[in-house]
Amino acid sequence: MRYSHKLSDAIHILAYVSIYQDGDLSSATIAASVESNPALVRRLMGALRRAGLLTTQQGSATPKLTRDATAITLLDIYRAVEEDGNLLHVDDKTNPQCVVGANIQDTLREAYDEVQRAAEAQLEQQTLAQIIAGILTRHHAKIH
Amino acid sequence: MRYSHKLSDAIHILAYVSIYQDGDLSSATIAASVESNPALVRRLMGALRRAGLLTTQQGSATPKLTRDATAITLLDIYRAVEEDGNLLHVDDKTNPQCVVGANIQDTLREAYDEVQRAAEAQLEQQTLAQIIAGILTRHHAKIH
DNA sequence: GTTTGATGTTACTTTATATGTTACATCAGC
DNA sequence: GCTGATGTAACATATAAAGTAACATCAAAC
Repeated sequence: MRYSHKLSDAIHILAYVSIYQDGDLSSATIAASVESNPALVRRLMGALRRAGLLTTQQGSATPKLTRDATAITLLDIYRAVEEDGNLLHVDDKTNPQCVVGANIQDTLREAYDEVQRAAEAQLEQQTLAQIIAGILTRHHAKIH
Repeated sequence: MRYSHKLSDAIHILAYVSIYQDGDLSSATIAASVESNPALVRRLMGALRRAGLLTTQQGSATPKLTRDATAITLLDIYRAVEEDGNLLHVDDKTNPQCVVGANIQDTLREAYDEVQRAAEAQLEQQTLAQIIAGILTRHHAKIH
């Protein structure tokens, strides 16, 4: 399949909503920034809303963060938009008649869990606020 | 796309080669354990050979690990078989005219690098020998 | 209250990547 | 030489992501 950009695009949307909170926040305008399409933006905003990160109102282009960007971690966003949050995947079709095939799945699941935990710990340490700061810092460095 | 099982299958192959080092190591036999097909096994073995983890000989079903399983980490195997080793992917098509679109890519790359480093550190701490031990321990627990 | 333009959601299409399948050149061992 | 193995490539299929289009529903302005 194509590699997923859902996390990147969801962060983009939240950063945009935060930075331009008094500007035009229609899905079409945000889609222009993401270089994507309004339906994708609305789909992702729906997932962010269901995860409690964003409020929206049907008919009105007024999305808002539900809490300060310092209190939204990349892990929150990741879990909101990636339904299969697993970074690595066990092959679940191996031969149960074979010693290796019968026992490797559980063994690998344990091993992959360690990797997943380490990755999620890093995602949890980084906040939307830090991403926004990174964007604005880079922007200011360019214009000065 | 489908989720990749290449890492899982490559570990499976190496574990099989190690455990059954004096048995039948043809790609067809290994494929039966993976419940896959010989061509996939040979493709993965080719990648493992190019990464210096395995020796093979054309015409002869005699693959061997190049070093002890304690000296082969899951990171070695991961890098051998996953050409795009990135766990997270930046959307590289964002609007350069927009403050957010123009600066989010580099910002996210930095953020994702942290996650990647943490995940790779965990992959590096786990060895093929540990996976083999996990497989054999589970097997013995079943038959006793 | 009608018009306009927004979101919410779904169905369908397109694209990209992983895996399966087949074929065949090449080599080892008898 | 014969048999059966690997190495590799071409092609087909499966699956998930993202694009597209349509439309019901709602908000705001008039």
